[in-house]
Amino acid sequence: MKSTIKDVAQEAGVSVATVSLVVHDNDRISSDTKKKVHRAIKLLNYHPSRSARGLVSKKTGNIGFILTDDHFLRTEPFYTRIFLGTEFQARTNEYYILLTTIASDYKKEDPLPRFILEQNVDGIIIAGKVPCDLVENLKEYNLPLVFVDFLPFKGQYPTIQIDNLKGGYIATEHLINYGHRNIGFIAGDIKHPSIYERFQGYKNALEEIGIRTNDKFYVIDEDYPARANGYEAASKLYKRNRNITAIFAANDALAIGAMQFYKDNDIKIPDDISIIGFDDVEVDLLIDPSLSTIHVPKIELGAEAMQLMLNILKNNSTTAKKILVPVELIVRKSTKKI
Amino acid sequence: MKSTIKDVAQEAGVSVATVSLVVHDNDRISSDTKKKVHRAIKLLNYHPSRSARGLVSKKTGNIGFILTDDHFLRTEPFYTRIFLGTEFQARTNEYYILLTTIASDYKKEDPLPRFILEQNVDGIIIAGKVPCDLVENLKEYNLPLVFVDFLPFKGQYPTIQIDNLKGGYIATEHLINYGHRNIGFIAGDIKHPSIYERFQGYKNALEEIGIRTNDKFYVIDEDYPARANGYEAASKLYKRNRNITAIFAANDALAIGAMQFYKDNDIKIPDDISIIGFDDVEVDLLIDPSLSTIHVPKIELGAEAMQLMLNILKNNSTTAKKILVPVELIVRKSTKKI
DNA sequence: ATGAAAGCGCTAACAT
DNA sequence: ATGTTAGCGCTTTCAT
Repeated sequence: MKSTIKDVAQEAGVSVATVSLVVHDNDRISSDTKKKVHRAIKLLNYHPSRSARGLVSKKTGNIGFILTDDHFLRTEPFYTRIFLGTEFQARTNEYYILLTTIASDYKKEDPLPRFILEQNVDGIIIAGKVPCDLVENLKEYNLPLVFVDFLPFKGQYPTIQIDNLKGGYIATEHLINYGHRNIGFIAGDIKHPSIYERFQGYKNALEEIGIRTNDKFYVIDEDYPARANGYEAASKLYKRNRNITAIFAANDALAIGAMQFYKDNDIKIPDDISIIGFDDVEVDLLIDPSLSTIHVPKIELGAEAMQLMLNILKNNSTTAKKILVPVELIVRKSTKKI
Repeated sequence: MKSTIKDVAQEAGVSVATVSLVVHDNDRISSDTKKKVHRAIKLLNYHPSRSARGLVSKKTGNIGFILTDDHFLRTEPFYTRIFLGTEFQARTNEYYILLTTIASDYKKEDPLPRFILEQNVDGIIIAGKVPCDLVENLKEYNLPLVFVDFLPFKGQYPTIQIDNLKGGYIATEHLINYGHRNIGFIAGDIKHPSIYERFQGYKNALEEIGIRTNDKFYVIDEDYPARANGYEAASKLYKRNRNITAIFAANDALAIGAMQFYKDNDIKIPDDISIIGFDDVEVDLLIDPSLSTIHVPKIELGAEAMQLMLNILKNNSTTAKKILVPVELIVRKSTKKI
């Protein structure tokens, strides 16, 4: 059933070397033999074996995709969408993605993903925040690395970033334009560079109109950006400061959690408080009121990462490049003019 | 940097064959040499190359995962969750998943996924409804096939199925228990075996209490189970029959679309009409009112499929097996006693 | 323009 | 109990 390069060579009456050259469209081969060989290939339904090819060429045609456990499991399909974008872009370029997760508390002495050890990938895309130890361990294998929505050690690696600073800015600006002056901010994991940038964007927008914020306006000590933490953060903020008329949540999950807190406490959205999120996850449109947010093109983020990887693989260029993916304000019903 | 089996052999002072046997934990090797070899392996950080291994053993350590374009792209993360389950189960068993999509209108003459042609997978998991032509083409490669949430040509292939019949039954039973007698049904793609089974479950439950339904109670000619179609179906049903007090939607996306129609037409849920869905997707809890539904364990579905594949790969048994995954009634706020 | 042949890293049959 | 050796299917010099 399965035919090999030998079968093709025989069928076409040439050597295996010639077949190989034809398959790679080498131009030292006369168009006549090319035709012959192509006929044989078609006739025998020949396709080069990945393993054999990989063994000699050291190219596997696979790209590894790494994210942490908790990102993999979080309910909002954020990183999953990024993965899908990567996968899509890979497929149209004849690559496959090997997905794996690592522990969020990965340590220096932990083993690397198997696909690296077994030399089963040509490059690695890392999505979201990962422990530095992982990056350290990865270094020795000098495989091309591309980061998405995270950048360890500023500037050393090619990366696809969300324009978080601008996102934070326009979210806050939107609230300001709606007449709000006492604007709160809630976040999980403020040490995450992306979150920190959103925070900066928030501060910048406020400072521009001469408002200096302080601790009374933020809750940024939640450890993880999930709904329960949003609920908790809104609760803390409410106890801390009753003057707030609008909230910017560092992501939609937090925003949704916060909304739940307000509902439970009979605080009306958007009449009593406006709220805007970040990410634009699927559910925003379905909740009531629908959530104003900053749209992040997740599929594109993943696709861009893969494209960057392809470029690196092709040009063998390792010059770190940073691509900023633009965000967009989406106004829905959770924010209101006062 | 990268060490080969040769390096290990040299380091341990044995032959490569011995190293290979040790790696495969063959018991013809004395525990003494095993120790020596293991030391060398550790020292050199040796890991067998996938490509080399695959070339000779014909085992790639990869499983292909196929679904159609439209399933891949649909907004509700249903098949995505199944994929994640498969992926998880694969990983804990030292396999990787290669994901790919095929056109929903795949034809006999279309090429098969590249991972099959290039002999880069040991088996294939197929999720959701796929064209028969694909299955036909796949046959010739006699790779182990496992289906999830779909079974072509009844009984010929191992498959993981949702207990749709029971799901349809208990959904309808729930409405009956709540006092409803005029119960409508909406579906997309009634030719899909799973959907058809849900429909049967619905009919069974009604017949058991002596209610015979007819065309006036269903809209099953929508071509695809998406929200827009749910909206449309609800609209059609409303025009057709004003006596209906409860709706069973063949999946949540349709239910959500239907809810939107009722909202737009000022029909209150659950006061004027009760509605129950099927699947239990993420958003059900967040919409207002929260959607009663039949819970489908999606991650488990995928994990079970992979487990079945592993069993087949291990035992080389190809006896078709059908595993029914149980479903569960989830009562939320969209259904009400009358 | 094409072919011969070495070798990629591993497994497994066969020797010893 | 361990070693020798022949491939697996391909790419890639190096010859011709």
